[in-house]
Amino acid sequence: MGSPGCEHMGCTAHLPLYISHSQTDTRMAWLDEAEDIKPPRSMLGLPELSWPGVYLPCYDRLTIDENPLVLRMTEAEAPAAPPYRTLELSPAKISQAQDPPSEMEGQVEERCLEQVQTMVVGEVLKDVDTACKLLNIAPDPLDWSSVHLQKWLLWTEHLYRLPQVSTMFQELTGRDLCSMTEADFRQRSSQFGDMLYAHLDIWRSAASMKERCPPEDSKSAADDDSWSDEMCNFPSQPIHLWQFLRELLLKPHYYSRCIRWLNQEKGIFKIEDSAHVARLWGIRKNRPAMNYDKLSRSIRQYYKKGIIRKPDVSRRLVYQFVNPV
DNA sequence: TATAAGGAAGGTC
DNA sequence: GACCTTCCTTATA
Repeated sequence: MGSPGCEHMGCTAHLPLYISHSQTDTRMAWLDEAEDIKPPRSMLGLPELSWPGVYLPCYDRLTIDENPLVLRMTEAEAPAAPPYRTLELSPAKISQAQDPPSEMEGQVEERCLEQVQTMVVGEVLKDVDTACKLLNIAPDPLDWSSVHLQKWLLWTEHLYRLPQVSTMFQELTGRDLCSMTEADFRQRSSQFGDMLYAHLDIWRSAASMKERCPPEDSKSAADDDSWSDEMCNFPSQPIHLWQFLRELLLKPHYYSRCIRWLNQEKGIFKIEDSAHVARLWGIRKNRPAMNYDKLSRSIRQYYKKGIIRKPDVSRRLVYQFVNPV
């Protein structure tokens, strides 16, 4: 996984980037050089905060030095009309912005681009999978009940540190939401409507891609740990708190601001934002009154069971999995 | 004041 | 019965 430390290493300004499929004209993902992938908050009139957005771990591995293509993608166009800049993932379009490459260079670029596209799509699908597991909801928004939709909205609020937006979409099902236009979203939330619309669009695209992909592909794209596999087979099974915590830990680009590994080999982790983690757990379990006091009590129940313990050197908010993976 | 530890009772599956 | 959730008291940093 990528290092969230980049944001502390003086990475300079970066251009958020959407990737869209020419076939569907659907915004697929945000690429963001320095930290996580995020829509341009400044364009939404927001202060610059950490914004997890859609995490594309592949991007961490694609440094500009190693991948001139990525450099060209990030610099391809000046930001277009707000709120989002979109970019067709079409080799032809990329080429237009450059000096005409040789035929060989063009083929190499095309292959690189296909690889990037495959990785991006795979990572988006994985992240949607993870969120589905954490929330216990279906991947396709069309299948969401109003309860599912509220969970998704609450989760999105906390993930992106938005003010309350879920109240503006009460009594709606996923199908209702999908039938709404971007203007409808903006009408309900002038500040965050388009951001939510784009986020929902990603989920819908992921769902339609899942339908098209054979199961083998989906399987290969899934996390390779046993619990994830188990949850894919039995998505409606109740989740245990330790599983939930581990899943958060395995997605550092989304959740490292609230929980992170101190020593993954030893299974030692630290809860950085106790209230946030408790809130996420509360959303997952439909327990609005969940707080860290209660969550920590549940963690302490694991002491006797030998699942979690305090590390040898006890520190506040630091715990250790007895059997790290 | 926040966190840690653990007892006790109750709810849900 | 397992697995929390809720409430509580006491201790500690």
